[in-house]
Amino acid sequence: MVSKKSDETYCGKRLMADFYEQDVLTVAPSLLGKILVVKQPSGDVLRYKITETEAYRGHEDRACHASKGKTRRTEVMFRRGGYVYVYFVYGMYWMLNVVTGPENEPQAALIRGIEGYEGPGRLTRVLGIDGTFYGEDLTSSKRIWIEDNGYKASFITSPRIGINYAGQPWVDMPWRFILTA
DNA sequence: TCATTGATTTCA
DNA sequence: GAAATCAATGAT
Repeated sequence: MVSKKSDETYCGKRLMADFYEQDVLTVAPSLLGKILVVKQPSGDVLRYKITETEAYRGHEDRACHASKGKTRRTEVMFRRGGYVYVYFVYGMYWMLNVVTGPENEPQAALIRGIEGYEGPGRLTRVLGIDGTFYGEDLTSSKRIWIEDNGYKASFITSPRIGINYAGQPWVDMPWRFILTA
């Protein structure tokens, strides 16, 4: 056993590229129960269990920002899974997404809730996540990553929130995943 | 239910 | 340039 302790994580397994490169409809529900780890500028390390996610899937999904093509804002979604996609909405809130799937397959899982802080805008505020996290690599970043603690999650699904503009059939796709136990 | 808030996108 | 849009929250 290695007892060396540094700022690297050693308790729990950091999720690597092979996890994120799966389809978003596999990754999004799999993220439930995983531990989101964010290191603060102060040096504190915050750990929260992920409780709610949503899947945004590729150019066909009209609710996905990348469905209209690659722009500076959505560019990171076209990379391989494992990068962080952060964007700003309603003039106040940062949204935290995890890019999934292979390269040139724009997909992302929106982290909608963590234990104790339900709501995508609330969790980023608590964790101190802002635009500087755009493009961070979850497989190598020193300040944000996700760990697997072996927890087996059960969950329910429902339609996604706040995407009525996307129209059918996307409005009713049950691509929101909520941890139940 | 409505005010807040500003980057992105769309229309000229 | 200007106007409309928006994966939200919290106060009323």
